[in-house]
Amino acid sequence: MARRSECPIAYGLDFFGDKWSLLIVRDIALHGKRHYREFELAGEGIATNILADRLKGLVRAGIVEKRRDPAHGSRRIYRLTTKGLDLLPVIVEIIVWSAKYDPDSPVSKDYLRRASVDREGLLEELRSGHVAASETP
Amino acid sequence: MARRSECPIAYGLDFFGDKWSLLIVRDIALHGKRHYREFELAGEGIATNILADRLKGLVRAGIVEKRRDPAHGSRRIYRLTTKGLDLLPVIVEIIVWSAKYDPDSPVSKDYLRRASVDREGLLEELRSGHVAASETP
DNA sequence: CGTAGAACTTGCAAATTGCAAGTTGTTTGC
DNA sequence: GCAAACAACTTGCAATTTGCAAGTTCTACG
Repeated sequence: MARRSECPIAYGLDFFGDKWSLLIVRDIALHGKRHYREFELAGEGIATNILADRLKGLVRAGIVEKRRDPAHGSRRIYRLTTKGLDLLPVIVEIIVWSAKYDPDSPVSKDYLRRASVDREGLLEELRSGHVAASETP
Repeated sequence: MARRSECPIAYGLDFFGDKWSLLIVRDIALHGKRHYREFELAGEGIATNILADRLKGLVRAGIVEKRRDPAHGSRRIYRLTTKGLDLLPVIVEIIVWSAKYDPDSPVSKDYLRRASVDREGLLEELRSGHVAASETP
């Protein structure tokens, strides 16, 4: 897929500008999910072929890493790379925006306060424990 | 369109989770564009029916406001509402991410430094002069 | 060896996208 | 004041993408 322009926003959207990719990143980063099955069962009900396609795209983009589960050979483990973890600021800002405008938002006031007052601390906490195996020193 | 889940990220993506909507917001917020024609001619070459559809969606979502141009009655002016301007943090984070990972990124080091060191100042500057007419006091 | 679970793949209908051409409303030029 | 020119869309249709349901493959596990 050739890129559409030089624009950095278009560059990003070419990777995750759809309704599903960032939800997969969310599942890994925020909900600790790692297996195909867990993504399938996530609240939004993604179709299995779309899930496979998006995972393939995220892996190709270097945002997600796929490995064999050492314990169960038939399972695969999906993890965020550093490039994927670096999407956390984007995700947090989407959360902040939605919390402000969604009348039924489930996001707590405390979370929002922290996102504005202790942004770096929040991000650091979200990042912790999420380095992909291939990138560990 | 019924929402997919309670998740704030899914909520946001339901409005701008596609390849074009945020580029329109970018054109207005970062490039000072206001007319249909200007969006059409933007670097990425959006199809005119898709542009009309996305504009309609953004207006319906309350992110963009559409008015008649007082000077030229055949023209319309599109502007960001506060809700749309509040997407700037999301956009800036996408820029920061892309700048880090796009080998051909056109984003300057200075811009990146400012985004991390003087985030609020940068956002305030981007916001200035962009309040939609219907929202001016 | 046979059954089960996990991770996909495939087939096909439905929806969305993209291209090209046409339509409507307004303004400008003579 | 009438015709040509803009600007902002709309429409028709082919191509791509999505979504659903039903398979297939590949390791376990008993």
